[in-house]
Amino acid sequence: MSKQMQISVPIRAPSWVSTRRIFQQKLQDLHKCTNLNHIKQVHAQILKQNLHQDPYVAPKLISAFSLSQQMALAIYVFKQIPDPNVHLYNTFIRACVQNSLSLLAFETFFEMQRNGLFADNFTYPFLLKACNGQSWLPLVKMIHNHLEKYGFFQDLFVPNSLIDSYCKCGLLGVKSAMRLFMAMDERDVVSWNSMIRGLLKVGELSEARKLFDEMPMKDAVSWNTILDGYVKAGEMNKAFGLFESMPERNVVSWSTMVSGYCKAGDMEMARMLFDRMPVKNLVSWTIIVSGYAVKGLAKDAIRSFEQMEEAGLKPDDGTVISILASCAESGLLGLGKRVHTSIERIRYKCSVNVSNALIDMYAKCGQVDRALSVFNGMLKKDLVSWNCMLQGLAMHGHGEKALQHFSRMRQEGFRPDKVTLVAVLCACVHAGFVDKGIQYFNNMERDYGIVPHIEHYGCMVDLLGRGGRLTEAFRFVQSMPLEPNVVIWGTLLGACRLHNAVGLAEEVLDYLVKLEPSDPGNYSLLSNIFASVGDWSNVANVRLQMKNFGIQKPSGASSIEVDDEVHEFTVFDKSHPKSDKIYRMINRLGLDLKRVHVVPKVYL
DNA sequence: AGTTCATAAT
Repeated sequence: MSKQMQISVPIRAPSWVSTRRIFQQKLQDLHKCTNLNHIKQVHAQILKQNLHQDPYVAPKLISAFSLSQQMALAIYVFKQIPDPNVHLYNTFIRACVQNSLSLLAFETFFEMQRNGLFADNFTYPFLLKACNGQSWLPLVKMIHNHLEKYGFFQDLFVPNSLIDSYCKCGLLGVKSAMRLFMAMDERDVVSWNSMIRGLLKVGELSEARKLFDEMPMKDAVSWNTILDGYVKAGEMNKAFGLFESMPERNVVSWSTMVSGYCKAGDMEMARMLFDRMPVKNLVSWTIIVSGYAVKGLAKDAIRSFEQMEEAGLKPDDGTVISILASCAESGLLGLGKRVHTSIERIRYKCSVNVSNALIDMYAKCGQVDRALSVFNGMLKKDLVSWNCMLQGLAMHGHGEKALQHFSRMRQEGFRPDKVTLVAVLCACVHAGFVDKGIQYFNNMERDYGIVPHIEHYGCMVDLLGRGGRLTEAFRFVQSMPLEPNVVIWGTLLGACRLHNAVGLAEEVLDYLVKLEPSDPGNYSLLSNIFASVGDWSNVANVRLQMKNFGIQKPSGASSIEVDDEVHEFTVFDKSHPKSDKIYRMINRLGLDLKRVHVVPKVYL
């Protein structure tokens, strides 16, 4: 540096102090801003001014990117900071949790510790949230230890959150929660409620009831929690008794009861309670619409949905997703479309989750093209979107297309999860790509780091079985590292029926009956196998065996939706007013099929 | 920079 140069530069505050003041206004509300373009603009200006490492600026940017679900950019901003302080770490951990990057949240936490920084009372609640839905019992325990060690236990909020997080980790977690709960010298109503909820989650209804009776102070949540316990256990009579004896009933109490009757299939009772509700909210309407939808009562479901809109309620994401899921379950395309148009009227574009629900609904209702058009119209897709679409293609036998979809998905940088691989294997099953499927299965751990789950083994049994490689399938089941379940044996039995493998079928049924002795479906399958090879004496034997066990076969029914009405029919059903015409049509179809040498099989 | 528990849910 020359002497002249030093002299010519006047002494003043570093340039960023003044430019920062200019940004102050812009940054004020940036962390609440959802307009991505605006954030990106500000980001560009900040980079230009070299302010991106400023301890005031960086957290605002990270929060803003996190809120508009741009974690890639948030990570980019965070990584450019050489020595983040605790505040910055907290901001970034919160961003990870908000975007369900739980693993990254913990990695960041450990990095923070390696850098010699201590987590504070802001960090731990975020970390607990990251554990939600992950069943990370050891990590919850670790957080528990830290909180105790550093004396963060003054506020009841801390142990209460711990109880809740513990209870989300299954039976062992609930036990830990109980130990903590017992050791607490002060408890508030939330502590009790959380503990009761936890016990109910692992099916300990009587334990929960004991605790409920012991409670010194019960609020509306306590009553509703235990009420839901009885409802979930299917004990509607006890639930109703409790409901009647409640000191006060709010929307949640009423909705819980309505949902219980819907699940029990008692739509009359559900509707009666629903009509008597003093206040109805979005959740209550969702429950009744879904209730009708799951039962296939398309007309009632659509009417209720319209009533909801007439009442001035606008369905939100939860409502829409829940109703669409019910449509997918029972194939109510009519209601699904109705909901779709309603969303398009209200919103300019759907959220990712809503679009995913739409894809799933269209695919499950057999409308792969519509599913594809929703999928292609999405600006931002997540793993669930790709998985739903993949499943839809696979389910309807578009094996080739599904595998193309799978490779496109990897090209766009998505990491396949276990659901993806089930769909891929399913695609191979339905397209008859036996060897390709075996290859995917054998390499899934190496290529994608996914250890095969029971579902993947099920796909393999289906793949080999349908492909006619029955002995191979049987040997595969016997050599599985996991205990074969009902689905596995059932799949194999189905394959036996497909290929009339009577001997193997009997062997498989032995295993199946051991696991599920009273399931009529198993016997029907075997009886059908005997029937298909003309072994009528054995058909009679199986029927007799069923009778001895007191098992009745429910007649399987098919259904078809015409003009928003679902028609259900069974074998030899003559109950329809136009039954004559229908059977004349069936006979004609049978003749047409014979002409092209297709012989339909008739099962009992 | 932020709080916990109850009804629908991809």
